[in-house]
Order: sequence, then structure tokens, then C-alpha cells
Amino acid sequence: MTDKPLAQSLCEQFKQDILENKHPVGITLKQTELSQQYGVSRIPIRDVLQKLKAEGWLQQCGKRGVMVQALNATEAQDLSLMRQYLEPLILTYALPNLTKAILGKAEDLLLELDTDGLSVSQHGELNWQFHACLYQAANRPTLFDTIAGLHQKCARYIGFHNGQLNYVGTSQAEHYQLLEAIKAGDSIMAQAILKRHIAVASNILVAYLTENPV
Amino acid sequence: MTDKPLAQSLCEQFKQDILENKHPVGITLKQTELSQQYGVSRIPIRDVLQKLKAEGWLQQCGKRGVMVQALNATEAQDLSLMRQYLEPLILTYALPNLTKAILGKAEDLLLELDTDGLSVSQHGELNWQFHACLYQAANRPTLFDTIAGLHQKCARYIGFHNGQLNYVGTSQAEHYQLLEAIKAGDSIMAQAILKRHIAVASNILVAYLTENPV
DNA sequence: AAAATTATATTTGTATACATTTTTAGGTGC
DNA sequence: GCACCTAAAAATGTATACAAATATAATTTT
Repeated sequence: MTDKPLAQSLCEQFKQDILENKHPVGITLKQTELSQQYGVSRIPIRDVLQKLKAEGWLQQCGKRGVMVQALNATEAQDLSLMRQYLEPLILTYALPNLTKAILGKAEDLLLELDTDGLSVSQHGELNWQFHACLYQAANRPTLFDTIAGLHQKCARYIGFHNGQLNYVGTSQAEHYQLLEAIKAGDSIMAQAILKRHIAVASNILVAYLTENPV
Repeated sequence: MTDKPLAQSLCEQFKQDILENKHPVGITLKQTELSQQYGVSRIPIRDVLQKLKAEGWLQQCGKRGVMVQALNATEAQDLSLMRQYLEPLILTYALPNLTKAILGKAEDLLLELDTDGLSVSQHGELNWQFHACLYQAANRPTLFDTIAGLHQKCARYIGFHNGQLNYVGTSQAEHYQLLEAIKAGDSIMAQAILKRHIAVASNILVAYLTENPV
């Protein structure tokens, strides 16, 4: 039943390891090293590297190996800006299709997010599921995938965010406000809340990154 | 001096072939076939496929092979919408950095665009160079790369556009208007022109695709 | 001692070969 | 005649092996 056991799961594993800073920025990763580390040959490693390079996680450093992309304030801001424009957009498309079932699921996810003792990645995953659950109703695959990609890239910053800045998700209040605006059918308000929600979170991060370059 | 002669040029070649409809939608491409076709082994082919799948050009159809993504109205609209939001954004960042040299180069590109007898891909390439030339001044790599990716994907639709709809670049007038607004330092106007420029071109295409699904 | 040069070692790129899975075609039973 | 099952063929996934290019270290020269 497992579709692509090795290559796909390897890719997920690798991303997770990047999120957990197992491959620190500045270290050039050799295919041979990685193949030993992950217990496979170089071929599946190459597949993963190729994919992650295309997605902007890794950078080819000539023949010295690949390196994890450095975090920087400009990229963080760019990712945030794009989300600020695109997420309200997809939300607009989603609004007419948001059934009570979907809103219920969204609310459940918010409850889960209130749980104590969530790990950074658990928190990030739930947060994304909340947003994704709403956005998926838009039936806009391309737009959705682009946004999903932005989120994944943001995850690295969020992890850093949480780890270094001890940031806790104060964004829950905004999440609930968003749901209220949606239920009230106030599209303009919902868009504004969402945009601000993204902007606020990023401002802290960008400010920190600007003063403390990685 | 050639950095990645085979893999990179192979990737460009493959994309070009997709643009020229050498690999029609609906045909499942086998790695073995492709390797014979391009005169290399399956390994570099796999690298290219992996990259193009990540970029959304190709789709894995189980173990039956990969298939070129079908063109559809929704994706065309999504791409256009994202451009409508992101390009004016990057333009805003670029404006303060637009030297006379850059504007001069942009104008040269417009002159080239007026040349008669340009092929579809030449026209598309020049058009992108015009936009890119302005956007690059923003010094926003992540934003720029995302937009560049959207453009590349749009290229497939433009090619189709030009081929099937016999569309000629009536957008030149808007290009000049854009330059005028920039020179006049009218940021709001420049953004509005750019957004409309993108919207107009896409509306024709989306309307056509909606009525004539590929 | 520093810079340039050469030689070695390492790394990626590519090809070939094998294993596993899935698709597809053929046959059998109902 | 249709559905189901079985077997062969074809495709991808993976590993190993070799070639080409580059980075690193040692050596020489100024």
C-alpha cells in the first residue's frame, strides 16, 4: 500500500532533518556521506537532492556538495509578503464553499492547537492543517500548491523562530477571529484578519533576523 | 566553462520540447524511451524528471510513466492571479533602484519586441526579459524566483495562446505606459498598469480555455 | 614567507546491471 | 460474453562500477 516507500519517505525525512537543523548551514553535504547516513545508495539520494534543490531547500555548491539554504531576513519577508497577498486571495475563493463540516473541522484543529506540550513541528503542522483545511475548499490546486510551498519554506523559519525566540502561538486569538468573520460572512474582514495574522507573526521574525543574521 | 553541460542543458531542452508540444498531454513518457530519445542513460533523465516534477511541469502516473501536466483554465487563472498580486509588489521594491541604465535597457528590449517576424518563444523570452530587467532591481531573490517560476509556467499557456489563438502582442502599448509611469515616479499608476496588463492578457486565454478545454 | 603550480584525492556525473513492482495480456471458469 | 484470475512483460527503483571534473594538499618557486 505504501506508494513510494523509500524515495518519498526519504524526502520527508530529509526535510524534517533540515527543519531540526541536522544539516547545519555552511556544511557541504556529500552524496556519499548522505547515502551512508540514510543507508541507501547514491541514486535515491540524488533524486531527493534534485527535488529539494528545485524547491529551494538546498543549494549546489559546485562540486563541493550541496548546502542547506541559509535563513535570511529578506527571504523571510518575501515569503511572508507573498502569503499576505495569496492567502487572503485563496480564502476569498474558498468562502462560498466553506460548509459547516469544514468549519467544524477547523474548529477542532484550533482546539488541538490549544493543547499544552506540543512540539514545534507538531504546532506548525496543526497550524498549517488549519489554514489548509480552509484553503482546500477553494478548489484551486495551483494556487493552493504554491501557498503550501511557501508554508513549507516558512516552516524552517518558524522552527528557528520557536527554537530561538521561544515564541508561543499567540496567534490563536486571531485564528478564532478569522473563523468568526467567516461565519458572519464578512469576506473583507476575514481577508483583513488573515493578512494581519500573517504580517504580525512575520514582523517579529524579520526584525529578529535583521538584527541577528544567521 | 560549461558548468553542467548535460543535465542542465538537457533540462532546458526538455522544457523547450514541452513548450513545443513534442510530448503531448496524455502520452506517458517512459524513462527508457526518453533516454534513447535524448541519447543518454536513464540517470540524467531521472534527474531532469525529478526536477520538472517538483516544478509542476510533469506528473507521475504511477509506474506507467510521467505525463506532461494538462493545460486548464483554472491553472491559467491562478498563475495570472498570482502574477497580478506579486509583480506589482516586486515592482514597488524595484522602483527606488531603477537607474536610467536599467530603464534604457528596458526600452531597448521593447524596441526588440517591436521587431517583425519574432517566433513565439522569442517573443515570450523578450517579454520576460523586459519584466525581469525591472524586477531584478528589487534585490528580492525569493520573490523574484517565485515570479520567474510563474512566468515559466505561463510560457506554456502563452505558447498555446499564440499558436492556437493567433494572438499578437498588443501589450506593447501597456509596456510603454508602464515605463512612462515609472519615469514619472508614479508608483500607484505603475502598479495599476502592470496589474491590468497581466489581467487583460490572461482574460482572453482563460475565456478561451474555459470554452475549449484541452 | 607567500604565491603559484602541480599532483593527488575526492566528488559528482554517467552508464550498466539487477530487483521489485505493476501493468497488461492471455486464458480459464462461470 | 463477461469477470476473474494467472503469468509474462515492461516499467520504475535501486545498487554497483567507472569516467570526468574539481577541490585540496603538497611542492616548488620567487
